[in-house]
Amino acid sequence: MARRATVYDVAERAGVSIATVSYAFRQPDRVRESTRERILAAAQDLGYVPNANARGLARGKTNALGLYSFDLMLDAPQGLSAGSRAAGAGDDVEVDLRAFPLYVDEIQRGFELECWHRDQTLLLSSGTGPETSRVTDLAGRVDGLAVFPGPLSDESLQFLSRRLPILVFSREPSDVPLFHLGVDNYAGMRSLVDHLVLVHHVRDIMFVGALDVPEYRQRFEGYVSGLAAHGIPAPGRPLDESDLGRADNLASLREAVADGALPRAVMCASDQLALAVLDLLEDKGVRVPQDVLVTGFDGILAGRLSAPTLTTVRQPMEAMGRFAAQVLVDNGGQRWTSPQSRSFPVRLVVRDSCGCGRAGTVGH
Amino acid sequence: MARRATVYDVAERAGVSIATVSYAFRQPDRVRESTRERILAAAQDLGYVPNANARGLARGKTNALGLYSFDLMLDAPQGLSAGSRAAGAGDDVEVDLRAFPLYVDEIQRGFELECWHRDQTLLLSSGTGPETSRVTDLAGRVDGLAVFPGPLSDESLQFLSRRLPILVFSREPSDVPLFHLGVDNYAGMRSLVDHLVLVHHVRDIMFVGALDVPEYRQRFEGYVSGLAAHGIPAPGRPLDESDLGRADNLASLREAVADGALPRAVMCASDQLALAVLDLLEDKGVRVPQDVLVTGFDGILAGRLSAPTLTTVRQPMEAMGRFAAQVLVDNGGQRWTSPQSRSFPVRLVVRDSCGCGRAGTVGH
DNA sequence: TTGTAGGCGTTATCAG
DNA sequence: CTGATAACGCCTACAA
Repeated sequence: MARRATVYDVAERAGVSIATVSYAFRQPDRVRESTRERILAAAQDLGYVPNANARGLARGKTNALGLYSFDLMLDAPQGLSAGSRAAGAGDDVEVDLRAFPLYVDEIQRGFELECWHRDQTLLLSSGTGPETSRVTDLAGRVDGLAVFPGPLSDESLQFLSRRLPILVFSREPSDVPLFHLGVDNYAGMRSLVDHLVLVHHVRDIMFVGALDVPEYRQRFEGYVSGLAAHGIPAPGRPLDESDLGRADNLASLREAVADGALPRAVMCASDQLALAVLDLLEDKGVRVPQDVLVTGFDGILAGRLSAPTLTTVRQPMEAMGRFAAQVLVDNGGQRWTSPQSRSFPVRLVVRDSCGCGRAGTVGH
Repeated sequence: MARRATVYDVAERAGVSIATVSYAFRQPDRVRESTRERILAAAQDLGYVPNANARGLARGKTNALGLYSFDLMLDAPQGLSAGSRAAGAGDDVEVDLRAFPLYVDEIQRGFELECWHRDQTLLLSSGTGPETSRVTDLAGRVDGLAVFPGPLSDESLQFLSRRLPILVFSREPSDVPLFHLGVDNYAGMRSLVDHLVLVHHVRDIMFVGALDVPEYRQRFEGYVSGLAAHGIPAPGRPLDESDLGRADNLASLREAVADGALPRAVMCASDQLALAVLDLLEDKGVRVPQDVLVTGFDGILAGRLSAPTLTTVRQPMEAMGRFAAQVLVDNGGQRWTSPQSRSFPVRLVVRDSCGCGRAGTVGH
């Protein structure tokens, strides 16, 4: 079977040089019309498709952006991967809310949209741990890279940032020349606390979430200072430091339930965590919001559909995804020389899990 | 700011030739340990990240697969794109079921999973119409390409198939050397018809869907032959030939409603169409399933959450996505010389919209 | 074990 | 308007 057609083949068939073939495609009006037509015809006959990688090599830019994320489901056993996310499980299985677009997905959607508008090819890749081979591969193919930090070490990102512009979602500013794109976790959490305290007159509030995730730590700090602002002594540590995907999932919380040591309200570091908490409480026969109030953070879709619906703080995820792609494109492959950052505002979304019944949105 | 580090830089710093640098990365044990360490150290110091595109050029394969799909929302106005898919709209807006993973998304998920397992980078791109520039660009970057045919012309696909292996989802076999991956639309539709006729004793059944979509046409044919098998005269044409995203959306159906000319049952060419039909009927005050039965096709998640839940035929979407990536990888960049095809089985999923109440799954 | 050199498919510079 | 020709960054026989 014939080799793939290249500029050489087209040039030969059209009786011109390879340079002219290239021009015919990239700068059409620099070529005489008759010549151009001859070339295009030859290309058509030969089934010529330009090799975009060679092009990238020659031009020094690929016109592509990468998005690297984490996906705990990747190496999960069949059933989990299929059932949890894509609803592949049997129809008799209860619908798992986590099958809906998650935080990452909503940002990704925005990223995709912007790539489309800016005519960038999108390369997707993901990993499950701190291993670095996949993200490095990605970095070697694109002009700019957006990353959900997760388990990736700072060193890894720093290393890659020497090669191309890198934007990280949701990470606290550092001295590494990355673009840090996040939200005001602190203010978001405080608005939630204010709501619980002022509207629901609750003062016995605990936090659930791991502190080794920078975002979560900021939220914890917002929680602490929020309580303080109301003269409430703040617990020095979360009630439970679980994070999704960990083995000891919500063990401490489970214990608190067993001991009848639940606070009046539980503020979770993320919506996904909050949904897990709702599941757990329901499972234990604890009623939300009657027995305990629960809040989340992020504003993912699933929180609108849970029972009860989830009071939370919403991040403008699609806008953030778009912004990320924009920044990367605008930077045209040039890495940053100093750390950049941008914070998006969040807004309080009051639903049922805090005891508000069918209330509307409260601006903030 | 310094240029990106290349093999040359690393070689110089380590005092070796570029070949040795390459070996150190690709065939480590072909290089003496001390040399290798020196090279790796130099690479580390310089922030060297291999250029995967150059690599692909040199090796003749990129280790990447492409997935091209359609996305009507891409060029939709802001609000639509955000609201309909990513739930970016205000919280007071009713949740749009179409915000959940669609047919395409569920297949994509499978494709992603398999890419991950086979260590392939995934390139994503999409378009809104028959324009060919984006898919061509994609084709110029990868070793294999999976495509949702949609508005792409046969000629376009045929052309691209001269360069690399191409797999199309859901398209009827042709004489073009593509891999056709689909499901047994015919049998699926017949099982639905059988259910309506034998279980619900309905004989006045109409079809809704465009016939210029090959998949839909096959489903229509299954519908016709299904009726015939029960001695029911089959209408020569659908009640409505709308397809999603068209201007005249469901105009004929709307008319039928106005004229009181609705049949006892409406079989839709796809779940998404069926959901639109449910919306329309509800809007007009027509009750489902009391006044009219409705069925879909595909088995997307949203059909489990609609009111009423949707009776349909489910395709093994994730499995199909995985299979697609497998086939493409296994073919190692070699295009097919003759048309290939593979059909996946479907299964009847009985829910409420056909009048079955809270029934379980009926195997088939 | 390591170096030399040619090639992968395009683009871009510089003549003509 | 068109043609040589040198990059682009890496891989890989083939030699040494």
